[in-house]
Amino acid sequence: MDREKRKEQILDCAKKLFAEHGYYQAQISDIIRDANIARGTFYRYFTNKKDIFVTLLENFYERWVSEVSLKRKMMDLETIPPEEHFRHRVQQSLQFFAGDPYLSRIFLRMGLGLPPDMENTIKRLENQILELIVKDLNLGIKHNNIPSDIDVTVTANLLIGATLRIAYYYFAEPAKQGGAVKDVEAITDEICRIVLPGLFLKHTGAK
Amino acid sequence: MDREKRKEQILDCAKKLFAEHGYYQAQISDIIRDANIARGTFYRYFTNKKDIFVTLLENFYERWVSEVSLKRKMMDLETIPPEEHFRHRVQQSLQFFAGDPYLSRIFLRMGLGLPPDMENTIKRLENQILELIVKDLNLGIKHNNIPSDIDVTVTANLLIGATLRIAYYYFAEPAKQGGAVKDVEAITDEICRIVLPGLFLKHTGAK
Amino acid sequence: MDREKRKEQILDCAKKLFAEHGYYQAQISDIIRDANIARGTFYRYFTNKKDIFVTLLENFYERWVSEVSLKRKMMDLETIPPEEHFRHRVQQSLQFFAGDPYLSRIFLRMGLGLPPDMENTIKRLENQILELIVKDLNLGIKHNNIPSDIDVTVTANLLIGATLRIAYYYFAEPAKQGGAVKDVEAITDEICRIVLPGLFLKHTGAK
Amino acid sequence: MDREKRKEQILDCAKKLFAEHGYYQAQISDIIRDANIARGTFYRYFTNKKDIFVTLLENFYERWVSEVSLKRKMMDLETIPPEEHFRHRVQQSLQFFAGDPYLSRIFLRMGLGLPPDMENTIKRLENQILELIVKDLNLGIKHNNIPSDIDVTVTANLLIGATLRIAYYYFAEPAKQGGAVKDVEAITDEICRIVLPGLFLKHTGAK
DNA sequence: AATGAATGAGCATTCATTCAT
DNA sequence: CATGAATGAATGCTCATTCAT
Repeated sequence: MDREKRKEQILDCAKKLFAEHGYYQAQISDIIRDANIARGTFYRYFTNKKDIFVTLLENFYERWVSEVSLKRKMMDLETIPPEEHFRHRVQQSLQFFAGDPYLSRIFLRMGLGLPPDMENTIKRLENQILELIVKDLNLGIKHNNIPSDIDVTVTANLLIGATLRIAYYYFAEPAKQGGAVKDVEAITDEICRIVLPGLFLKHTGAK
Repeated sequence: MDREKRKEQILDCAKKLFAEHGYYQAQISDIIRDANIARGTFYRYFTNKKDIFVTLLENFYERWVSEVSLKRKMMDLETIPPEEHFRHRVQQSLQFFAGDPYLSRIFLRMGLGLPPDMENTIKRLENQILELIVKDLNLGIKHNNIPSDIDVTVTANLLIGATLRIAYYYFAEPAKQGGAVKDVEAITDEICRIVLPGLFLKHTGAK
Repeated sequence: MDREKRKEQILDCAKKLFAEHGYYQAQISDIIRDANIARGTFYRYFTNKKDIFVTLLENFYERWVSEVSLKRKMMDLETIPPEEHFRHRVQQSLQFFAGDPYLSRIFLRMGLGLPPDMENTIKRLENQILELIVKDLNLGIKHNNIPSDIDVTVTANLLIGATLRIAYYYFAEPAKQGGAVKDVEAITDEICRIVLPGLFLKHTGAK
Repeated sequence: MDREKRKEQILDCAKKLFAEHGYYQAQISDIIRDANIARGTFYRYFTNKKDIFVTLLENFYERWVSEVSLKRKMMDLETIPPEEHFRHRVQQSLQFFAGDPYLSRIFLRMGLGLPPDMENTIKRLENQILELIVKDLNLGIKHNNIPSDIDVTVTANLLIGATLRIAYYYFAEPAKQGGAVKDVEAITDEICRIVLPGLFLKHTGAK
């Protein structure tokens, strides 16, 4: 268990450094300095640089799956109004990114030219996010809440792009320009206000 | 003029490689191999690696200014309906990114940890895009087309995030998953369909 | 302590190479080959090429201060005849250069165009040597052993030039032309023979 | 003849640059920039970098032969008192170096590690100077003006070292510390004052 | 387990020289 | 003769990884 703790500590230092300097510019030397361990010790916990980066990404991925993806399934579409359902998801996503700004930064500003493993992990997460939203949209269509002739892929990308961008802008940038960090709640409201009218069909009183 | 041509050729090769492998992984050796020039020749045209990358970025920046930013000002808000105005801008932006997939890829997947000059160039372009949209939104509010209580910064980021993401997804990814490359026109319609209703006030018949 | 030993060994190899080929022509590749270490190992001990060269120079400088400059102060001008005093200094200087021919060679044939740090270290040593001699001459003048109307700067330069040249000729040149390496003692005698009569006032019997 | 002029001009620029930055740090690029000629033009006048440097050195060498070495032979040892003879030589040498500070600087601060040709040219000049002085000293001994038991090589090196050092100090250093540039005449007097008494035998009244 | 000295492939950059125009 | 674009061998330095202690 002590070993696990140490590993966590190294991961934390690495996360911070990767978030600040990116994969190539964050060096093993920096990590072991910040983690206060010897060079060789690092390699007792991670096989190589790629490994620690992928570990970080996988953690992020798993957390996303459990905190956003799985939770969403639990929500009962039957009882909750669809707009409220949508709202919850946006809020959950923003909350997730706000919860770990360093990892968000790493994920949201992933550069080109990373080793294939990493690219794959990222692609995997991105695709899963995309698919989840597409599934949601299709569900909305099936339930007659969303018009059946929208392009779900474009729409899903629109929603993802908007959400990630806002998450990056408000939670992952080091020096925030707009003064105080915005409230997740308030941002969620704003997003819904713009997107909901075009996305959901108006429910006429009598159903 | 011949010199200009050669420089262009080197830039083209570099662009492709940066788009594929990113800044750090695209090596001078690759560039000179692809451009079929000697090592020293490269340094006759660019002072260093950073220089060629920044040049690429600046080109992109200038083209954006002239092709999107400037053109937008010319549109007459008085005669064109505001929704149509918005539609044009989205279309222009998508068209711009579609026009140079390589550069778009470089720009849209810019990694962390780049030399400060580059970060600045990127930040500059991003901020200018943001400001332009904010200005547009404020104009819409002033003209009573957009509700005055929206958060313009959140909304602008939403629009940028959505547009860039879609541009990246459809035009800058090397292996397209969804089959044929989508039509700019069609995507524009889709975006407008989702966003317009929530963004613009309904004009009641009697004005 | 082992680390110190290794550093010393690298310095020794570098000294030899710098003495033979000068700063620019002695390459890191040569040093690591002669020192039988890997490229990276060199940079564990010295931050760069300049560093190892300056280290060599500083060593030389410090040794000169302790072996020649400080020792000289200890000599009692009251009890020792001034000519004898002068003789000691010449001998000490020659001994110093003879003691480390490689470093002497580096120091005595320092080329133009070296990085400023090095130039400064050299200038510092040269000036200190000059000042020490000027001080000595002034002391001789005060004690009425040296005529008060000599130009101390010209004289000091004359003595330095003569000494360094002879040191270089007899101790620092790789292929000795004149057969056997001369004895420090004998050379000292010769120098004194030429210079003393013109430098020191004749002490008439009754003082 | 125009060609000769152009060559001279290039040599002048190169001389200045070599004097300032040394052989390795003075680049062809600098020379052609200062000489205001094209890259290729340089190579029409000199086969390579070494060539122009050696040319400079050879010029210096030849000038020394004609201005110092040859002139000295013409002086009649029979009619001129030996001390006066010595004085002339010192003055001539100083004058020579004072006459071309740039070249003096190049010659007097020649670094280690130069291509063999150059080393040879330098050695040749140095040896010739040495030999000339040795010959002079031997002549003095033969004429009974100089004690026969001095070590001519040590003495010659002493004289050369002293003279070159003073020449460098007063004429070849860019920023002179001691205020105004000293007069050749005055320096000569000073040197003679120190060295003559020990070098020359006292001529007793009756010869 | 922990350490940190040693490693060496790899990279950006320089600069004297060539040669087609 | 003059030009200057092109060349590429050579060099200093970096940094992820290994391994003996």
